[in-house]
Amino acid sequence: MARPTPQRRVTIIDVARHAEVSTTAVSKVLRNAYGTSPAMREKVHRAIADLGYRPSAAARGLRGQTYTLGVMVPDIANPFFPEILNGVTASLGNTDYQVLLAPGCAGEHAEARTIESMIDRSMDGIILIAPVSPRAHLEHIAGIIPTVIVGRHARSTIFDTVADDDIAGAALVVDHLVGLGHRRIAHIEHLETEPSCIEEMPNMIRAEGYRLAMRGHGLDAEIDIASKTYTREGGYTGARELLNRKRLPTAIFAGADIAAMGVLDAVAEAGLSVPGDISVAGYDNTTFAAFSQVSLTSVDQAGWQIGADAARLLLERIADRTRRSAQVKLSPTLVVRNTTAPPPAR
Amino acid sequence: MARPTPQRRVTIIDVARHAEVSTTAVSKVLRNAYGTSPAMREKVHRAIADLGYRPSAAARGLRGQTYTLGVMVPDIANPFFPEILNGVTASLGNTDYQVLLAPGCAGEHAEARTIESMIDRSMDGIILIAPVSPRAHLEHIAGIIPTVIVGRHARSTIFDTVADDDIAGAALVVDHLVGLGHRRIAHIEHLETEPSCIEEMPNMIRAEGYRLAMRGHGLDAEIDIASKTYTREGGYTGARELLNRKRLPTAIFAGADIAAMGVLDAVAEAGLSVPGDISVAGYDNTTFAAFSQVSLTSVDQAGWQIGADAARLLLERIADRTRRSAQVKLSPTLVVRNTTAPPPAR
DNA sequence: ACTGTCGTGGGTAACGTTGCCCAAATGTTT
DNA sequence: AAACATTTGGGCAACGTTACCCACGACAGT
Repeated sequence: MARPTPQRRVTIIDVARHAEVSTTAVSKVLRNAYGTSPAMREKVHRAIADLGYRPSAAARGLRGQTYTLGVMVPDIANPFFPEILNGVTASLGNTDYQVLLAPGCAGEHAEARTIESMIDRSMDGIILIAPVSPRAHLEHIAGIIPTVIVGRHARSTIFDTVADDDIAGAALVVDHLVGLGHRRIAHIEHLETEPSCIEEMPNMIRAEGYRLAMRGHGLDAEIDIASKTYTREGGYTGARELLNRKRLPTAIFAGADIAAMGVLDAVAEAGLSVPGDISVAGYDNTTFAAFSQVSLTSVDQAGWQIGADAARLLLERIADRTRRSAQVKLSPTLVVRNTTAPPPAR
Repeated sequence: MARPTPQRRVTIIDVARHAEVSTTAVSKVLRNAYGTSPAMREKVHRAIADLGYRPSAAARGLRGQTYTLGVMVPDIANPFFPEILNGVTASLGNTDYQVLLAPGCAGEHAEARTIESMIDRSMDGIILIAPVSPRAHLEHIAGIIPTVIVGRHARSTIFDTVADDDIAGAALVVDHLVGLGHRRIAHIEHLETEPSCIEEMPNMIRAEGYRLAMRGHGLDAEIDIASKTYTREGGYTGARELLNRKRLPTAIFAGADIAAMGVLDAVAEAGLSVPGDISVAGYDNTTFAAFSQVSLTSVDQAGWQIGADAARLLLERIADRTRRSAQVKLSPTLVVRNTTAPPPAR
């Protein structure tokens, strides 16, 4: 019977006693701090191994670092985010940092709560993926804790950003469809409710990129946008709306794969074939898109690279909180699959 | 220019001074501890609001609780886990607990590291989803920190478990297919490499359930299993293997939706139609399965309920670490869609 | 009046670690 | 040989919170 043993944790003091050095010495070795001889490091490391010592993050947090990085994801169900996360962990490699994910941030209020809780937990830095808080609030947070913002097209002196060039991404899709002969190309956007940061959000930029690209091809008159959300439901209702137009679009460009899935549902329900009657394109190149049953043409955002860059910038900022801020902008690529083809001959 | 303000954090001492009470009193109010009058609670709450005070989890962790729960997910890319997580957060409702996810646990070694890091961070309790560590190790961990294990069919005196009845789930699929007239029903399993916990892992139990159900229908001779992994790749290679048999199966039951997707890829590549030539069923009823392009027959595990139960049990165990352990077993249901149909007439 | 109980509030010593400073030993320059 | 710089190690006081214990007054039952 496993009786609840008292199980006192091994502390830095135990290690110091066992290695016959001071606790300060052990602490220095742990942090690779200045002032340790190879001989001492060796002794301390042996003692740590002997006793199976592990530092308490709580105690560390009270004085120094916790070696914990937080990543806020807006929606874990979106298959795009795991890729970013893989990039983050890869970039951290064999540093001492541990990544923790904070989930469930629907809306500005929940987001603020989540961020606060990460600060309360003395995290060394945070990566915020597509936050919806106003810019001023983000700057306030970045003043408290090293912060990297992913996805927002913002520029700040105190936080770094990593984002994809959504204007270029939208243009890739439009160019591809126009190249196939399409003219009536509709778009489904995610309508952001918070007005304070509209022009910074990637979804709004994608819609703007769509408009610009359409105009670039002299197709101003064909611009047609359904304002919904980046969800399956949003794609579904958006597509139904577009399919009720007097003149049907020959192609629908959804701002996210997850919405494109809803579009495909609605198109199938309307008895139309893809890509015979109508072409569909998505954005994010999630694992969905690659399945042979779906085979969705989509824009690849290099999520892995985004995550890797974000983590790198965060580590740099933790090391030097006064360094100049950086803005990384990545170029998307188009992955053409089987949901796009020339429009039906009239 | 946002100059880096010193920004000293508001502490419990500031609150005590502002409310003209002792720090002990504030602490008691914060924890809803015994020995506080309504009048004092009122004063303290006002002071907290005035100053915008937030307790430091690090300092708390040194003495008491951190109000942080950890959830270890084996694979964030698997769309089944977000559902569990939603159940967890729902069950936590408006308690003070915050959930943090620890990602990236490929293999026993990485899993052990992840769990250790959660212990180091003084979390109040952890939920481990489908861990691969040996039973003895899990018991050791549960002796250190309140633990709920999800998915393992294990029984312990010190940790609680929540699992689906995978025997019944597999039987649902086999019964359904047999009812349609199938006899040659093949299965794709996830072969666990760690031998120490084989009979506890859900994947192995699903395979066993498949065998039992087949025997129950007198189809011992038709049992055919491809040992791969629960990944798209595993489903793909497994299906190719099964499609090379002298006598083709008329149905393939994959132990997970993600593997079933690979099966569909392989079947399409072989020029066979679903469900005309061959039926396919999955497990988990992920969002994949529901898409109209896929429309996969699958077993629903009630992920939300699993998460909700796990969180409830964890809170109970945190409140009373000596209470008797509980084992929750949930019943799966079958969701029939368009990938299963009667076998082709001979 | 004397004891015991209850409700209310506070004082104090941890918890485990690191930042800051200082001391001794050793090396290097004048 | 003296003065100075560098390396190596340690002492000590925080950091912000809670667990434990004690004090005080009010009130009830002998």
